[in-house]
Amino acid sequence: FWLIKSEPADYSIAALRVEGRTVWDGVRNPTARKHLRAMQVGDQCLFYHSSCKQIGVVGLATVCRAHYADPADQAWAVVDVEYQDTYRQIISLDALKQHRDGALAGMALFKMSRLSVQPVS
DNA sequence: GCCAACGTTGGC
DNA sequence: GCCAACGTTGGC
Repeated sequence: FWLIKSEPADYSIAALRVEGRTVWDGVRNPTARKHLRAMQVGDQCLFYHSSCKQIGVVGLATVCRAHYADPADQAWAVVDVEYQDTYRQIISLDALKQHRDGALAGMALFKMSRLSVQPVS
């Protein structure tokens, strides 16, 4: 599993639902790029809304095309993701934090909060 | 190679 | 709007 972040004002799970699939572009962080390059077709991605009123995991997407060079800048990578599901209730950051010292100890979201593409075990 | 300055992310 | 975290830049 992976966790991919987006500001819903920029691109939301609702937008992905309408589009069906999209190019996950604009990632400009070397660590995030490393994760994009490790993604395999079929991998599941928790879709996370950041910088908004309801922060948290709002749904699920899957990788439908493995990484390739970002057409806008060859130095960076993109993948294509496909809409899977919108959760009836979001898994809020607050709820996730309740397991910070338990089941979710070591989750990248807590250690590297700014990382926009991260692995989830 | 170090580190100060600065920019961005993202929660609050 | 503030600020902590952290990545990048550039002088030395």
